[in-house]
Amino acid sequence: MGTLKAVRGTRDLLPPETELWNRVEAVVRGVFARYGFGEIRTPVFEDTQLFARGVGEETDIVSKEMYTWQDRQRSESGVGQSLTLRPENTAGVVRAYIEHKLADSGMLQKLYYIGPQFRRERPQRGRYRQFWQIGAEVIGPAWSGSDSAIRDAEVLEMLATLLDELGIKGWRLALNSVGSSTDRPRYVAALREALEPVKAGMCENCQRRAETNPLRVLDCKEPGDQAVIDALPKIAEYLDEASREHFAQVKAALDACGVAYVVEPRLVRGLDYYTRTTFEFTVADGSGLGTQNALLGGGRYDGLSEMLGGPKAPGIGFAIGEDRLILTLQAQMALAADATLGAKKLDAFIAPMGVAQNAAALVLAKELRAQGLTVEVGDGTFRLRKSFEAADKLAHRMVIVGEDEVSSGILTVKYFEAGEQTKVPRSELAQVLRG
RNA sequence: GCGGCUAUAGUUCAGUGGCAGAACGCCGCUCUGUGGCAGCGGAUGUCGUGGGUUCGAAACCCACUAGCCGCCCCA
Repeated sequence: MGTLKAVRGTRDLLPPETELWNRVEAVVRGVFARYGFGEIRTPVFEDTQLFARGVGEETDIVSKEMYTWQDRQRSESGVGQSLTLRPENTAGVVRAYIEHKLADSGMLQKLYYIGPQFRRERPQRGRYRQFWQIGAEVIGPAWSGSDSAIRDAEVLEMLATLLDELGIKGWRLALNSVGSSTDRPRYVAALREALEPVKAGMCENCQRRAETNPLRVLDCKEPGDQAVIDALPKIAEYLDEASREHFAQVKAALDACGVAYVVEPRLVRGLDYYTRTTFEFTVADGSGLGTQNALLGGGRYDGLSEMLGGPKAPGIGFAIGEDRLILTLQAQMALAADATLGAKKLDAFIAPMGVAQNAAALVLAKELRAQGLTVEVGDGTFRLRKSFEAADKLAHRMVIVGEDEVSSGILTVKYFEAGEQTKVPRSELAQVLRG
């Protein structure tokens, strides 16, 4: 073993890429604020039970992708608590909602988060073991209107606006309803029954899915299986009247807002807590994501709070894969030959001539920075030539601080773009550099 | 977790068994307080790691690690 490296599936984010991350997050926070969301920050690790109960024991996430360990034993209880790095953030948000009795306000809660999540999957482009999600949840007691279709439509309209403001091109919204918490098991049972006589003729994957997770069969892309899949029962036929009406209202509101969507009866989502509306935003091939083309996903979870021992509190939420969002932006920027990926140039580079001028140069830098200018300082041991070379890469202008300048208070400013040079009194320097 | 491809300089890559290479970038000099251009010069390095085959391995073999692609699943 030689030098230490970031562990598999994790990565460092360095400048100037982090600047893009910050820009994205600034846009996100702005949009969320306009829609009335406030930020929540929950712990990165939680009691393992939270995810087992919330996300679902049988899901891939819980059954094989969690980073779980036993905490150090406490003196009296004997066994340490089982803890898990959060694989997603909705369960944590709902846990906090219950714990802090937010339902008692009677108000709709609109909460958003930005933070790392952890899943032990095979890493791939756009899929990391520590990855970042930007998510939001709308949750509240039923009388707050949290189960209304207007909330679903509002969230989807916000996402469309957000992607547009971020400059994501070619996104596509896929929409479906998986029915209420009673519709869904009925449908799964019907699927299982319908698959029993025909599954032998399907691909290997589907034969396995027919046993483990019949809903997944609907996702199969194997051409030979499509005829069989088309003949399977449709989820829409298993929705009760209320769910059907709810879905119709969501679609009508989206139509009214001019948000384009495609109803995909086959869109099923992996987490157990989803009810009624489920959705996914994807980008076209060639947007830098390969087959990991889902930018964000989400849905309604009317029973989650109760599953976690809380009050009845319907909700809807989503999670954006921030890594994938950035990857897409980078690919689309490169495609558009957008040259703004590089670091921004500073307002000024200050070049002390000789070590004796170092302190004076640093004082000048301090003054300029205090006035909001971005400034870098050289070193007096540099020859002037070297200062110029460094300055030209970093900044738009260079300020020379030599003996003459310090004693006279008149500084020499070089403008790289114009190739011109002027003398500026120290009192006017900040103003000149700002221009 | 399964399958495939890949790993050489800071970067992008060439190098099919015989001295470790190119381009870009970097550093120095031409040029002592005036950059970009140009000329000349220099350093690029555990050839991913460990083992094996061979007189000799960056190259062939094995294992491991990591990345990418596909599957699974998902953000």
